[in-house]
Amino acid sequence: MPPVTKSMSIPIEEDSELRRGPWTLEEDTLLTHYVARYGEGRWNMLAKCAGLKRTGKSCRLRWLNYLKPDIKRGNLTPQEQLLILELHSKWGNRWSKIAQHLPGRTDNEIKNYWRTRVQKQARQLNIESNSKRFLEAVRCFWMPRLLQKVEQTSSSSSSLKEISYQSSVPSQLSDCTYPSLSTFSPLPNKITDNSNNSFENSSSVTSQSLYPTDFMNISEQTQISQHLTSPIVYADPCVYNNNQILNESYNIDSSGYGMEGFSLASISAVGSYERSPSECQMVEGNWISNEMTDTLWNMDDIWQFGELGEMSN
DNA sequence: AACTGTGCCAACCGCACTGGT
DNA sequence: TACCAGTGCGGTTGGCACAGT
Repeated sequence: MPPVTKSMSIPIEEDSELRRGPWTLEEDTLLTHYVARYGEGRWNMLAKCAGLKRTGKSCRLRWLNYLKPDIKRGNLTPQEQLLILELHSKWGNRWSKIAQHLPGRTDNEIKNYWRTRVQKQARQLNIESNSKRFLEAVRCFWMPRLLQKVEQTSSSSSSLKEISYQSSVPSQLSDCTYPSLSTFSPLPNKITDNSNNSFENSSSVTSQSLYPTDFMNISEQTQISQHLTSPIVYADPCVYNNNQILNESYNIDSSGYGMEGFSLASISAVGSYERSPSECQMVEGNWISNEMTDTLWNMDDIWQFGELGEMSN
């Protein structure tokens, strides 16, 4: 049974007797009981019959976002984050549609993730989150790192393999080979002993206290900055991790992240993938500043607590 | 210890859509 | 066809938890 609410305050009573605010355990129990007995739908009727002083909409929302048995808790996995980035590039803010491809995740959760994590990065870069520049940043920095995490976790976490993704996008990556990411040295992290923590119970720990923030040294950042600020950016392969060079192969277009061929099936098969360096060119030229690369290299949100624990083992 | 700023997320709101009458 | 209730969806907000000072 999920926790009822973080709030201990008494929900506000409306003049019309309709309750608002956080749900109580009694309300949750009542709603769960009635949905189990009568099924979903007819929410207004259900609210009345159950004696819930809530609107039908409120009942539906509570059920779909919190009480439904198959709701998955905890941080989004790298696979899920990748899929969100991919699908958002295709469909935009179609949260419910995106959520359909992430079993157990709600549109609300995905929407919150996008607003709190992804858009935060855009703000820090002073660019629009839906601009081409930001898309390029995501494509060349964020997603490769996610890919690295995916490979690490796919080889060490069986729970990740249980997820059945249904990306409708035909994979183009099968034509490519990736340099094995497993040869990359693990990123140092500040966590020395959290091996007792699992994915499932990691939600109680904030990312801020656990994500590494300074895993790159000055020379590495300088190297990347020099690379990124050179003319005709990305005529060379993108610098990817520490002193490694990654040959990415996302095709750039104006409609998204160039991830049309990026399905979870291909993600799970990361390990042999290469691309032509010319395919990773910045359309708009020299736009990534040192400040931007620093910010992007601090996209620590992608590091999951549970995986860090594994990495420290 | 107290205060402040920030991140996060559950819940609400308004609008659009759909199906029944 | 028009109206209405129910439902779905995306945007927004309130407030708790936590980190930093």
